[in-house]
Amino acid sequence: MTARLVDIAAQAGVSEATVSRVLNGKPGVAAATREAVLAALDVLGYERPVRLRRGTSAGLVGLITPELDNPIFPALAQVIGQALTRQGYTPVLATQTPGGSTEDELTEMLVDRGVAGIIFVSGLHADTTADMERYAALRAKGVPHVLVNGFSPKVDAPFVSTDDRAATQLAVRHLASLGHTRIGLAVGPRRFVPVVRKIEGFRLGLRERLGLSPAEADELVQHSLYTLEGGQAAATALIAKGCTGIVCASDMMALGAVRAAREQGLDVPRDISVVGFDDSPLIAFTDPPLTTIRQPVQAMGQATVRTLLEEIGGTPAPHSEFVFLPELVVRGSTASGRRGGSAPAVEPAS
Amino acid sequence: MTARLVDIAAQAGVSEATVSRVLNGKPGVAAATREAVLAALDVLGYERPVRLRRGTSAGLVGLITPELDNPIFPALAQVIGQALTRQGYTPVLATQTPGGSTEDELTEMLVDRGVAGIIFVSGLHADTTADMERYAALRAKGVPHVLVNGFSPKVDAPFVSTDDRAATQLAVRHLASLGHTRIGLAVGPRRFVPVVRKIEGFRLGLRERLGLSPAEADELVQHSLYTLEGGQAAATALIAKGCTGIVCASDMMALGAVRAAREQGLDVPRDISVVGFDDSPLIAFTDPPLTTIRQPVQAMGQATVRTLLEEIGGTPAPHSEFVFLPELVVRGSTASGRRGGSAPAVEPAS
DNA sequence: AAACGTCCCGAAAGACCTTGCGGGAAATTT
DNA sequence: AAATTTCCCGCAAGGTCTTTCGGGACGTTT
Repeated sequence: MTARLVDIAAQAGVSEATVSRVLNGKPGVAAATREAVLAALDVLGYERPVRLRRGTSAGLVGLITPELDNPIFPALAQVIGQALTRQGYTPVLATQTPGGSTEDELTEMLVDRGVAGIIFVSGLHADTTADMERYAALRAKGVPHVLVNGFSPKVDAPFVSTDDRAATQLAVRHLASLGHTRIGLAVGPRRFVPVVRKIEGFRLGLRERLGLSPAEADELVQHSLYTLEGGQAAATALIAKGCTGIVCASDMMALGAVRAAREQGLDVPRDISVVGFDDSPLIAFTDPPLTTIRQPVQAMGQATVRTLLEEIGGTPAPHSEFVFLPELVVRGSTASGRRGGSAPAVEPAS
Repeated sequence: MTARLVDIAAQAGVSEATVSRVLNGKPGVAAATREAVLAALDVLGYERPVRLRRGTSAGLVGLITPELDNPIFPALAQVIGQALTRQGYTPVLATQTPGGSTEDELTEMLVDRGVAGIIFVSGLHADTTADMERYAALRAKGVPHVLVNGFSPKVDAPFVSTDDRAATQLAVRHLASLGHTRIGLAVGPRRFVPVVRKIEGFRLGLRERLGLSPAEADELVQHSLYTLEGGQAAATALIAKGCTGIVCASDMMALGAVRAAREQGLDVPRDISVVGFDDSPLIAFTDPPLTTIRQPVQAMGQATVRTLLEEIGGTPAPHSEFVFLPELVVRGSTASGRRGGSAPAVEPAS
């Protein structure tokens, strides 16, 4: 038994017409009367129609991320959420879960719920083996979207990314300047765009500083998972190959690398230098404080929102990739490498 | 120019009445006809009412958290999200933003979007000064909800909380066993339920181990913000009062406390022992590795989801508070306190 | 094969909301 | 203080959606 306009009118002591005007935000109602009607509304528990709310919230924007375990994702979500809120939009975060919601399901759900736009962070657009038709379909449905940290020429949408090539190049240069001559790269599966880009930057750096060929560089690339354990495994392999400097594709992996080194009785940074990627929150407080490549999260988040809003507003910027330059943050996990280039004499712990 | 029922009826080749029935999920429409109407709906861009969303997922569940900066919230969100996914529900995370979305706005948005239930984490139910009517209203609307880490006897809903009393008591016992005789507590604003509970546990611990009166204990409580900077400020004050052991209400605050100690040239744990709260991810990797009180996030998340599902399913458990016992995780930020109880002789760094 | 029942859908009436118009009160001007 | 203007609000005539009712199509039973 839902309340009707008549009931509200009676409660507020006005006519039906006035109530209707208030509910639709029409002019011609005195502020006091409007207040009275709104009060009566709440008294009777009347559900305000969406139109009335349009003033307060311009709409919903979906944000799809792969997980929340890596602190970079909550950090980005926070920045993007704040930027959206400032523009009057309400952010809704949907996280993929292994064995559960896929990106497509979440997208469909958000579209069904009438979102004004969607932001994909490290989604299937970053997977070179994925079908990019889904984004074309989304576009056909008229749902604006922006893709973060990934790229595919097949997709007609704006991209926002960190310059992964520059990132690894920066890391390699840093380690080389410290005297490291054997530098390894620990990254995720090869099918991801940021991974191949990081490898490119890695090759560039090794060629530039150590004169290694791409093939020689590839010997020093270890693929693994983006997790702590993944970093640990990759680092163990790289250390076995004699690396004294390890560049990791995420801070989580870097922590895993530190653990791997310690497990073998090696000290970071004395014996092994580790460079992370992301500069996640809290990462400055680790032991040792992690040297890492900072993604400009703030700038990227704001650019993403601005771009999406332009898409929504119908004044789309050119659909290119906005590339953000990362920054090397030197802290305590990197130090002078042993000269001479020989692998440290270690007997594995276990 | 919004599409009318007539238009849709024309597009679908049926009568207005049938369209109305479809839109309201009324019976008496053949499946094929229903499909046709829905198709016509999409063609004309008519926004479907939430009620008849495509039913691949059992439904949406909203999750409202205050922020994402403190890693405990993403961690909880991850656990709850996974548990929901396993049950066929889709989690949607909505985060409050300062100056933006309030809890009420987010709640309303989620209800409008037709969520099957809502989980509030550290929301207004934890604020003793907040009006609890909102939860009664939600209940009246038939939206099941579960409230995490907070409590109010005025609210008729299930609660899931960490035992804050036990937590601080545990921390105080630990520090006292290490020989600390001057122990401080750094917590958030007094109006929050977990804060008053932590203070109660703190008093209990100080009375039990050091024979202090509640009034004496209150002297050693410092209110601040839940952030790193808040912890730093509170710890600075507590150190000035001669405390050698500091119990913090979050890991972020504990990191702030460590920073405060170092700023004054003190070493953690040699001069000052710090105990955190949450056992957030990554916190084991800090320098020093933080001794902390672990919230049983996994168990709480699962219990929360189970309880919510029972509410949704119509077989509500008794609306009491499910209290989870926290666990002391001893790592490297606590050590023997100096005997004698005198404040350390320090000259402040700056 | 006829009779019956069930299911679906449209016509039309009714319920509900919106809006153009005019009256009247308060504020402002003369 | 009267005249004028402005602003609000209710009346009532629309417009839009919902629901009741009856008829027709199809399948089932006898």
